[in-house]
Amino acid sequence: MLRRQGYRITPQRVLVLSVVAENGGHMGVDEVFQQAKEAHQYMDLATVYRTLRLFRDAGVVTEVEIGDRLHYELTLPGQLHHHMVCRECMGAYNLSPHYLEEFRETLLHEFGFMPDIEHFSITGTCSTCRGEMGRDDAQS
Amino acid sequence: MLRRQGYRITPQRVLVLSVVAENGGHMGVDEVFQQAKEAHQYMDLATVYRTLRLFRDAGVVTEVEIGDRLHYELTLPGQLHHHMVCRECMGAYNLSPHYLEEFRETLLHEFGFMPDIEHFSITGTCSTCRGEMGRDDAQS
DNA sequence: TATGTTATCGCAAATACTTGCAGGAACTCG
DNA sequence: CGAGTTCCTGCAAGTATTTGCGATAACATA
Repeated sequence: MLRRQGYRITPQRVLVLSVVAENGGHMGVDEVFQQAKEAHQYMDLATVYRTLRLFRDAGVVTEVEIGDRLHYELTLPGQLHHHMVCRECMGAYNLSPHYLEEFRETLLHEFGFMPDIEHFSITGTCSTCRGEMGRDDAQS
Repeated sequence: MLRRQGYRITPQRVLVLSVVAENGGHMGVDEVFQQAKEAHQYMDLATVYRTLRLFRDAGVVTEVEIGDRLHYELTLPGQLHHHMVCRECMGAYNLSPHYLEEFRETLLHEFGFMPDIEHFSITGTCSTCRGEMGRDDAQS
């Protein structure tokens, strides 16, 4: 699949991909790096960054910004989703694309602006943290 | 106004605020730093970062992420707006809060998730760039 | 206005991520 | 299978932003 897009297959790429694939959820870059390093001692952090970005461009993984760190997860076709990231607990909740369709349509028709929904995520406060914290939001 | 929230008024803060206020639109941090430095030679970049973040927390300025850089603009009550940021030209277009109301309501009621709409911005491709570029999106 | 308290500042170091470069590896073609 | 081309990698340096720390300035109180 990568080869078809003109990319070369290297041990580092295979390794990074397998780490992300085996993990299941989304992983921080350093997390990927640590696990990859165990298998291939000369793994470089810059290579991990480059590889993950390449995978993202190739559609193999999805990039999620959690807090201000980049995380990656395997792209599973048929299970596309966006993320709601809680700024209190840094938890990431999946959000079905369905909820964005309408918004996307509006921006496209009203402004000709094509939102990059592939990488969409929205920050806020999750229900758990809203319950625990001094709820300073007081929904009208 | 800042004093009422328990913050101290320092020359640096006055300076940063006046730079942002006089400029009108949103400014990059370094841009603010350069202009502030002209008036107060010992201005430190870290102070500018800290001051702008403090202003953001105090509600005096609004933070906008353009590309991967932070920009700030004066918060004008009654002119609240979000941003659509074009990933091609890095242009930032204003978006009325009206367009987000429905989406916000949905997330709140369906998931109890309170989106942080104060700092909302969405990336994508603006109409100009979509026209110019090889439009690889082919809206269905 | 003098004095104490503590927020704030400037500096330098740290963090997360990116980039330039030169050697080496992957793929291509014969 | 061997040689050439070009992509990738590791290393080190660079960028944007944050943070620890000791010195100083802002504000409150007297």
